[in-house]
Amino acid sequence: MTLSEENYLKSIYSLQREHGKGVSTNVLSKYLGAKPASATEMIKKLDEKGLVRYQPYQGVLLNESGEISALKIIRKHRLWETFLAQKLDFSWDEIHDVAEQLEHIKSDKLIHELDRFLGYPKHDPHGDPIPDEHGHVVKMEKKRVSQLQPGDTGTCIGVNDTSSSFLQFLEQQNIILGSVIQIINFQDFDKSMTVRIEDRELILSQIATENIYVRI
Amino acid sequence: MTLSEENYLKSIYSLQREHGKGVSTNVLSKYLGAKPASATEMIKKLDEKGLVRYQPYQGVLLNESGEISALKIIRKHRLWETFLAQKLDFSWDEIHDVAEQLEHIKSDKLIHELDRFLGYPKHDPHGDPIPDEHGHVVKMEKKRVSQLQPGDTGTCIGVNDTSSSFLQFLEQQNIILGSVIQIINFQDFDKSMTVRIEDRELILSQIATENIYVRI
DNA sequence: AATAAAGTTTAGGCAAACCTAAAAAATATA
DNA sequence: TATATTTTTTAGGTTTGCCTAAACTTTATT
Repeated sequence: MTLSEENYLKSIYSLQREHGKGVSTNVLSKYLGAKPASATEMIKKLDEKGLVRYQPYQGVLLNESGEISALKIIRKHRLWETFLAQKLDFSWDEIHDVAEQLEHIKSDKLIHELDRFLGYPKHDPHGDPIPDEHGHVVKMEKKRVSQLQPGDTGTCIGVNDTSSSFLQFLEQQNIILGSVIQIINFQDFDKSMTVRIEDRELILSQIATENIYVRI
Repeated sequence: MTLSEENYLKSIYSLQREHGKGVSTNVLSKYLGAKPASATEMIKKLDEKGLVRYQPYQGVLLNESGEISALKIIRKHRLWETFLAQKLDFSWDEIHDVAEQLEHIKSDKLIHELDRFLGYPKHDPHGDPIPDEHGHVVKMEKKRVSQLQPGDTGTCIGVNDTSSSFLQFLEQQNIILGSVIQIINFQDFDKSMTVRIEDRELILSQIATENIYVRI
């Protein structure tokens, strides 16, 4: 499988999860920073290879072998992220770009030994679960902060947006994995929330609350 | 720099070291498993970029910026080899192919942190020196076993051929880094050598003696 | 229902790296 | 030195993954 094919599979997997239905070429291409025409082309190729199901104008869906492939790449990505954070002291926002490259290295032994070296971690530094060798993932009951009510409390277990500007923001605010977040109140006019984290209160915008995941 | 450009630079560096003069397109292409025409093309491109000096029919030579680039790739390769051997328990012959992929990952921070994590190693698992951040290497006084005389003794510090068949052979014979090799005698008809390693004697073919490096 | 807007696909190109086959240059041999 | 051999280059293709522009579908609006 080529680097580009791997990136498409991974993107289709994420978008399918996020929106719950077939992924349009428009959405897919935007996500990957390419043009819709390019996405159409690649999707056709993946369909011929039996990795996705595709009908013109109807969007793409991964089929079983495509999903397993996607999960194997995601497994590699998350193990490398764990390595970078745990062993090489990378900060939250520096991890992503490098893991994006490392996930394409081809070697079963490498990933198996890396897993052992890291002590068989269950979650990556963003709180996302690491699939096993066969592509199985434990689905977590996670909610966005935006879905909580005033009075609710949750433990930060991950983020949706992994852009470095967002991750830097979290670092500045000292919001890390495991931070306990309590909702104080909710502003209707701009959908922002006042929350308590550790011993201080701050206001999170709608965009922020939609991009932070918590376990309740 | 593309992956292919990096591989050409690295190859030119090695061949230049080995033969001491300009590298012909023929030799270069054979080394890389490509056709001579492809080498000609790439060399022209590298020349235009100012990384090598090239005149048709005269072979290629790295110029300064090309050599620095090559050494940076070699630094990455050797640091990754060290990581694989030291931390992930890869055996000598399994290392090369994976390091060949890892050396192309682009991130200054990554390689800097990896170096720190490994404790700033001076040599890779094959005994080759690891260039510093600026591309400086300590040149070692090393000889091939084939250059020794009966009675001479050397300490194994590396190999030339890194094919897995050769490395597997060494593993079978229990020849490792640090093994002390003493020359017992030399057969003129086939240029093989009888050597003592630890407490046992064995016969090494000419090909084997030419591919094992020792420090005296 | 007709038209406008948005989304998707097709057609034709481009760059990078490779290839083969033929031409050209350099080197070796008679 | 002339010829044969080897090496190198040139010319013209191929594949992958991207692009733009135009054509075509689908969906939304009037």
